[in-house]
Formats: sequence, structure tokens, C-alpha cells
Amino acid sequence: MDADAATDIERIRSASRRLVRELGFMEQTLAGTNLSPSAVHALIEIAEGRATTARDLSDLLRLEKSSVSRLLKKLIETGDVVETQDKDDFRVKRLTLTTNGCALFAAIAKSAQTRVGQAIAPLSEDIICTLIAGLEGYAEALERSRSDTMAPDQPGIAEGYRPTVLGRVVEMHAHYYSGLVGFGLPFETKVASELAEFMTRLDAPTNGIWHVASGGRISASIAIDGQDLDGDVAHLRWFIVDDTLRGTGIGKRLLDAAIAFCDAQGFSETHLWTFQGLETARALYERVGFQLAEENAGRQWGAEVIEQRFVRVGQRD
Amino acid sequence: MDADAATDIERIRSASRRLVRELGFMEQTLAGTNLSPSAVHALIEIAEGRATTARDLSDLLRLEKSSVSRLLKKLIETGDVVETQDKDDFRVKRLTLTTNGCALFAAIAKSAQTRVGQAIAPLSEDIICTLIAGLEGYAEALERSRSDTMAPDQPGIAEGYRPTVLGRVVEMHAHYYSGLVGFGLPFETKVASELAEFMTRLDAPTNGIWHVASGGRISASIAIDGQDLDGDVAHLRWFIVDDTLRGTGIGKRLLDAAIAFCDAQGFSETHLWTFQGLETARALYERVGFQLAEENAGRQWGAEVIEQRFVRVGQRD
DNA sequence: GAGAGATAGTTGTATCATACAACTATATGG
DNA sequence: CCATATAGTTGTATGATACAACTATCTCTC
Repeated sequence: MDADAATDIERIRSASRRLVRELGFMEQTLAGTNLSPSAVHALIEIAEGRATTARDLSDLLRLEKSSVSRLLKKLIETGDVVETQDKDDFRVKRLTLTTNGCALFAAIAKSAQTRVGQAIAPLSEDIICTLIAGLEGYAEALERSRSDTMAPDQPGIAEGYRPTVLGRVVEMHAHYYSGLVGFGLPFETKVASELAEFMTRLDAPTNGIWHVASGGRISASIAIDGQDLDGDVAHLRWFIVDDTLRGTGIGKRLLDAAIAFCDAQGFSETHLWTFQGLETARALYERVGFQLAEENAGRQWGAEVIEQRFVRVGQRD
Repeated sequence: MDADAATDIERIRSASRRLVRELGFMEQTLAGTNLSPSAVHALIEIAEGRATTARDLSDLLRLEKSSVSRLLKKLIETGDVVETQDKDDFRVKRLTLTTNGCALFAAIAKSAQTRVGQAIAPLSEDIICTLIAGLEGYAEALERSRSDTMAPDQPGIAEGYRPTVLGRVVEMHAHYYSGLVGFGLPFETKVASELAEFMTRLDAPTNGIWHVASGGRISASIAIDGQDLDGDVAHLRWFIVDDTLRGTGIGKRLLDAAIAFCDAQGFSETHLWTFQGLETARALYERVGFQLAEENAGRQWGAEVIEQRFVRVGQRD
């Protein structure tokens, strides 16, 4: 990065901080109301038709759904918002502003118009245009950059090691399996030690690990261990997708990447162990050619489970 | 406001909201740290030398001083900031970053540089310049606008009625005198009813009220009642400055405005009642020519007080 | 048609940032 | 010397936020 680019970035950061302070985002209420910043944003998004459900607001405002639920409940209690059950999907509640809510929205708009109007009043038309282009341009750039980082369609799969991969894969397994079948410390310890041992062999050409980040932390992974079974048999391990990426198709894409690796390496077979009942995963395995080879019932880490081994015969080009 | 100006303001507002969301200001931690937005801003301001005291941070970040005190305490506890007592003013604590704090600052800078760098990477140099000019221009416009609204040197004194004036003047009196001498409801009731009655006569040319707003609400006032005493004697009433403007010289300026009004009206005398002990106020009165005319000891609204009447002889041009 | 898995939204709970108020220690000016 | 102001701290209350677990509903597969 040359000196000019570094200076540009510092100027942007400095101006951003000043903007945020001037816009009052470390204060508890906003825009001349007694509403929190989130509530003001929510009201504006509902008023302007960009959000009609709590889910929309959660996405737009980047708040956890329980926070949105609570701020909506308050707006409903104050008589500013009304919710009605969707006719097609009874889970969904449609949000609209009441007369009172429209008045509040109008007051917020007026207050903000005054504030912004006073701020730009001394400026020439040219400078105002530059200002608007700058703000919109930067907002758009940030949004696009974030979208690119997170979009499931984007090639967000990274191969190999990166800091926190080991810890996160262990954490995701512990979290998932403790919820599923009550596995605890012995399970987590084993996952950690086996994965750590595997990571020491990651430089071997027959071994690979792939991961995906979401919201700045690793949220999905898969690995191929080409050494721990006999001969030219690959072992598919540590395949997991956490909630943030569940349902995005990332599991399928991770599996495809691992299988492509196996085929390229020329393994005669790929094996994996899973548990009976994980039907979503099983469907994925079967779609790429895995078949159930054996089942073992037994007690593992304090839980009665049926382990299943699937095998996929290698396909040479 | 014509249609183009209204559209400009709406585009600015919309872009501001998007920016704020992208910059993560409704989230609990910021910039890839486990620090709150305020703590991150504080660290940056200390690191870059713009803040060396808690008071500096309170001003820059627009936080209440107790919030600054607590966030600094946490940064000190984590070993990121160190405070030393000022040699000249033992009240003041000078703040510097530790080695650890410098490392944290560097990590924040690096994370933000990556983030901003990625956001602007696809943009041309021209667009980056526009973006920077826009951000800096708007931040500066907002800062100037706020400064103009609040600067004590600026003609921030407004004359006459505005919504909330009556309630605020009553509130300020109740707050101040309950703290000073324990006056309660009877006092507040009397202030309210007398001021309300006076406000009904505000259109008379011999009556006037002046007030100053701070942070969007009225924080100082003074009034001249040219009718409630005999003949051509003016009554200076409801002179009060609350904590937010105390020490800024506004009291002096309000008094000057009121006295100028009295002289312009040609009153033979101006009278005022105050309490013994209010030495700051007394100094102001004496500076513009008031002299102690009488004192009455007595019990008022449950408190033993000594009332004092000051008189200023009118000065004809 | 039943069951598994996913989704929309709610509630329990904990944490933490913020402000108001009142306090202590120190500085300043009359 | 005393009154007032200021820098900073602490007691206390409030409310926003997230994690987790729950209920109700929807969708898809067998």
C-alpha cells in the first residue's frame, strides 16, 4: 500500500468516526426522540416500506432477532406500530405504522431535515453534490464489500490453515454434538487432540482442510485425511456447518470441494463415519456417491448411538 | 425548501443510516475487538494525541463524564492505558497508552485499514477523492452546525416565547432551589403560576424574557417584568443558569441583555430579589450597578433564608 | 400422512454501556 | 478564609443487546 492510499484510508476512518459522533451513535436516544437508535432506524425502515417483518428488520439493522422482537414490542406498546398475522404464513407478522407512528416518523423526519439542512446550509451546490456522492459511495462500497465477504454464492471457501481454525472446528463440534446427543468433555477433548495431530500433517499432499468464514469467524469446515486409513483410502472428517451458514448450500459446496480433491488425488475409496439420524448430511453423502457400508450400535461418551460408515468408490478420470 | 434540496437531505440521511449500520454502531463491540465503540474511540483519541484527560474524552466522544471514567478504568485494568497525576493540577490525570495499548491500537488500525481498504479497492482514484471529500465535508458541516448552535460566544440568546420555555424555567428553578435550600412543591407551584401569569403579558412592550438552549433544551433564562411593580420600575425575575451552561459567561450575557432592555425602556429603577449567599450572582448584579437595598430574614417554604433586594438606578442616555 | 429439519418469532437470562446524582479532592478568586 | 467551580469517582437505575431455549408453523421427503 503506497503512502497516498494509506492516507486516504486514514482520512476515511477519521471522518467516519467524526460522523458517527455527530450523528449521536454513542448516545442512548436519537433524533430528538426518546427512542434508541435502533428503534428510530426500525421506524424509518417500516415507514419507508423496506421492512415489513421482524426478519427484515433483523437483516437490515444487523440486530439479533430477540433484540428486534423487543424493540418492536415496545413500539407496539407505545401505539406506533401494529402487527398483523400474514394470511399465507402464520408464523410471519406484518408490520405497519399507526397514525401515531406516522406522526412520530414525520417528527423524526422533520427534526433530521432541520438538522441536516442547517449543517449543509452554508455549502455550495457543488460541494453538496460531492458530499452526497461521497456518503452514498462509501456506504455502497462498505455494503458491497461486506456482501462479497459473506455471500454464499461467492467462492468463500478457503483451503488450509488460518488462525482460529482449530479452535473453531472443535468448538462447533462440541456445540453441535452436545446439543444433539449430549456429548461432553471427553468427546471435545478427543476432537481437539485428533484434529491437532492432523493439523501437524497438513503439509502432506494427501491431506486437506477447507473452511468458510461468516461474520468474521469460521462457521463451516471439512477435511480429508489421506493418511490415517490404510493405503490409498481417504478419510473424510470434521465436516460441520454451524447455524449461521445452515441452509445456504455451503455444506454441499464444501463436500464437492473435498470430493474433487479426493478424485484429483486418485484415492481408491473415501470413507466417513457419521451417526444414524443425520438425514440432511446423509442425503448429501449419497448424492455424491457414498453408500452405507456398516453400522455399529454402541454407547459413546455417555450416549447410545448408532455409528454408520459410508464408503465412496473413487472415480478415476 | 425546494424539491432538489429536500431530495439532497433525504439522500444524505439515507446514506448516513447505511453508513452507521455498516460501521457497526448498533453492535456491542467494534473493529474486531471485544471493546465497545466508545472504548475503541477513546483508545484512538488517546493514541493519536487528541485526548490526554478524561475531560478531553468526555468532550470529544460526547459521553457523560461518569461513562468516560468507567471506560477508562476498564482500559487501565486491562493494561492498555496508564494514568498519571498532573504536576500542576492534582485533579487532572494524564492518560497514555501502554505498550499493550499501543499494540491494541495497532491491531485496531490494521483491522480497520483492511476493512476500508477492501471497501474502496474496486473504486477509481477519482471516486475515492470524491468519497473522502464527501465524508470530511459532511463531518465538518455537522460539527460546525453543532458548534454554532452551542458556542457560548455565538448569539445563542433567544428572546421571547418558544415551546417548553415555561416548563423548563420552572424545572430549573425547582431543581436549583431544592438543592440549595430544600424548597419543594409550594415553591415550584408558585414559580409556575407566577411565570405563567407573566407569560400572558409577554406582548406588553415593557416585558421581556430571554433564554438560551444547550443540547436542544433551554438551560438559562432571564426576564424583565415591567408591570408588576409601581410606575416605571422594572422587576428582574427568573434569572437562572443550569449546570450545563454554568461557567460559560452566559449569565453575564443574559444580565447584560436584560439591563440593556431596561435602559432602552427608560425605567427609573430595576429591582430584584435574591437570597443571601448567592455570591456569584451578587457579583454579577453589582457589576452592572445593583446595590443592596434591604434584607429580610424569615422562613420561606420550610427554610430559613435571608432575602435581599437589590436596586439599580436607571441610566438614561 | 408422518416425521425431520428449518424458520419466524418470543421469552429467560446475563452482561454491559450509559446517564443522573451525589460525592471527594483540588483550584481559583474575592 | 470561604464560596464556587472543576476533575474525577462511585452509587444506582435503566435499557439495549446477545446467547440460548422455547413455541408455532412451514416444507420436504419417505
